[in-house]
Formats: sequence, C-alpha cells, structure tokens
Amino acid sequence: MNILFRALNDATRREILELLKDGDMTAGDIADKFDMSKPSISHHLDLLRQADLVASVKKGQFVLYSLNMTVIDEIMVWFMQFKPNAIQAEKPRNRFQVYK
Amino acid sequence: MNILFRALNDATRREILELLKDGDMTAGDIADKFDMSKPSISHHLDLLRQADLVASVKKGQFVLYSLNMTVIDEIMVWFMQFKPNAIQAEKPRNRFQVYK
DNA sequence: TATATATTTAGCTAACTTTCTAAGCAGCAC
DNA sequence: GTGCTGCTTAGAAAGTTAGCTAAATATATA
Repeated sequence: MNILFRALNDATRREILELLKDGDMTAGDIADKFDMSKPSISHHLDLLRQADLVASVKKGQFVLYSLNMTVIDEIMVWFMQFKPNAIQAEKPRNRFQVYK
Repeated sequence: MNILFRALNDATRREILELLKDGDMTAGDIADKFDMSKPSISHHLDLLRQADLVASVKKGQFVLYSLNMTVIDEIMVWFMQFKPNAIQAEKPRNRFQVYK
C-alpha cells in the first residue's frame, strides 16, 4: 500500500496513468507529452512499475507501457473501508431465479 | 488532488484515518495510539486537515477530530476513470416501474 | 562494423518531508 | 492569580524525492 500511494503522490505520474488509460504507449511517446527530460520520465515510469500500476514490455528497440488495473482495484477496496454503508459488489446472479 | 495524495502518502496518516473510521477522537487519544511524539502526530493531523480528509472541532481544552467522507468520494471518482466498463452508480429508481 | 535511435542508469543538487525537543498558548481547577 | 493538562508552533537534524546532465546499454539499419 505504501509504495502504491507513493507512486500516486506525483502529478506527472498520475498524468501518465491517465494517458495510458487510452491505450499502451512507448516510453518516448509518453516523454514527448511532458516538458521534462526523458530520464526524468523514465524514473517516473520506474516508480509506477515498482508499484505495479503499469507493466512494460520490450518491443524491439521500444518499450511499451500499459496500465495494470488489478492494483487500482486494490486501492479502491482500501477506500471502501471508509464507506461501511456502501452497496457491496453484487455477486453475478441469474435474474430470473431471484423471485422464483 | 495533489494535496490529497500527499496526505495519503504516509502510513501514520492512513492509520489515523482508519482509527477515525470507528468514531471521532481527540488529538491526544490519537497520539496515544502511536509510538511517536505528540507534536509529530499534531503535524500529521494538520496535513490531513489541509487535505480536508478530517475536520477538527475544539471542545473545551480538547480538539476532536473526525473523518470527512466527501473527499474520499472525490478520490474514488478519480480512480473510476480507469474502469470505463464499471457499472455506473445507479440512479435511485422505483423497482416496480422498471418492467412496466 | 559503424552509426543512429530508444531507453535506462548513475551521480548530482535543490527542495521537501518526517521526526524530534523546546517553547508557547488556551482552558480548567484550585 | 498559579499551576496543570491538552494541543500546537517553531526550529533543527536526518532522510527522501524530483529534477537535471552525462554516460551506458540495447536494438535497428546502412
């Protein structure tokens, strides 16, 4: 949880996540979206990967980055603890058996 | 959003939020739960208040702290952007009008 | 093989954060 | 008033982080 919140505690890294929401991108394409040196962006990507918020795959000379949703789910669960009256995630069920 | 994630980026502050989940507490009672000086806890409470994650009210010589849920909702909305296929929050509706 | 491109690593500095102790302020009780 | 309790503010030390440039690594291409 610690490494997760640390990764999220930076506007640039949160923007990177928002970019990746719309599809995978190479490290260079991500860097081009920011007014910041490539090594700095590379460092941010490293932190996001450490937190497992993104995954990276080497494609030839490029490195493709993608969002990892499962960790985002984990954070949402943490936040849900503060909402005890929230509707729980429903188990999928057969609609026609409900009022049998 | 920045100040919010900054406030959440600390294990002590997250623990304070979890304590307050179960009910309001005075600054002193909160401090007693941690192996840390009172001024340090006071500082953490200050950051949580700056982020609007908690509210404080003076009660005589005590200061009562309480959770503020509305900001937690705000964060959840931010996270939801990454889950485009999630079930949207349902508008309350009359169950018996659905299949009219 | 040489060269260009894509990305990361290393090493640095400035700024920020966490923690402490000491001191201050406010309310309560005598 | 004086003193006690509860809490915050101030200031300093130690550690962490974000950004930079320079250099290294890896792949593609001529």
